[in-house]
Amino acid sequence: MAGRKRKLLASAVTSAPGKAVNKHENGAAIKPEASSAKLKKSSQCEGAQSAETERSHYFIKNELQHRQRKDFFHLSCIRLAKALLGKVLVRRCADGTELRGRIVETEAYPGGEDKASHSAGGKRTERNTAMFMEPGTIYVYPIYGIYLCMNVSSEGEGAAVLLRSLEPLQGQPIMRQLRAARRKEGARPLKDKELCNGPSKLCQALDIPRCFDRRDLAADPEVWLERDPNTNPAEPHDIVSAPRIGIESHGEWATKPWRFYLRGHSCVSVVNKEAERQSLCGNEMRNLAPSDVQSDTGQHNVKRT
DNA sequence: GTAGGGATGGTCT
DNA sequence: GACCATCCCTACA
Repeated sequence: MAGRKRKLLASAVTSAPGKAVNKHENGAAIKPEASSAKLKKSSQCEGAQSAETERSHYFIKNELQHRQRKDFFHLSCIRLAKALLGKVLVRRCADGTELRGRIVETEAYPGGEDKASHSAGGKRTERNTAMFMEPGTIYVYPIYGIYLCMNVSSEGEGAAVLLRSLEPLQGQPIMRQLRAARRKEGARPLKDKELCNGPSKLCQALDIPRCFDRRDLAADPEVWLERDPNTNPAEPHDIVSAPRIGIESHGEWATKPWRFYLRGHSCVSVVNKEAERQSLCGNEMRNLAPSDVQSDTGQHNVKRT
């Protein structure tokens, strides 16, 4: 910690007066030029909106019939993690602009014995209260000081699903602008697939602030989930289950295959080729004997006779 | 494209 | 004071 504080002091000293950072509304530091860009956001949103008017009308017209209601979230953690794949996360900005992204990667954190869960051992704190609330409750928490992650609570005490990656569907220019606010000036422009391919990236791109914590995803006017009318629900053989990311220090729990993603999708944050090979093998087996593989824990328990 | 290293500050013990 | 469900940049193949 002392070493880190020295770094902080050094960076503060080397920062030119004009380089003072501001605070983004989600608590993240942003550069002044990015801040001014943010101020221009509403007018740019209007431009983007007019360019997408036809599509937005389509979405608005279909919102009521496609929005996922409360009962959708009443699933076990692992089932919800899989069910969320292919669904569309919608963020309505203050000016009415809607940002949309299809969920392509999730992680299940069932709580209880799972030591990698914030709610491990039934531990309940001010931070993780949302994990113990009604299924469908949003859990937003800060990580590494400057980033946010978004989860959705499920059935089960202290259980939640982390949203890891989205495929941008609508509002990419605004997403790119929001993401650019945290990057170096002059950095190469982000490709569409790079806008939301990480848990904190998607929070930045969809402008998900910390204050969304404990909101109801089934009833909130600013953020909700939709069924994608243009695609069929993800088929089981399209889903890869792999160990979760960033929890290597949690022993056996780090090996649980509770990360789920759509096979071959370019927006997935980390591809696990070994898990893909194994799940492909498992699915081939399932075609022969469906009951032999893929338990509710997401593990592909191929019977070896 | 990918691996490695640095940066960041809230949360918990 | 240690840990952390991450990200970005740079260097290199």
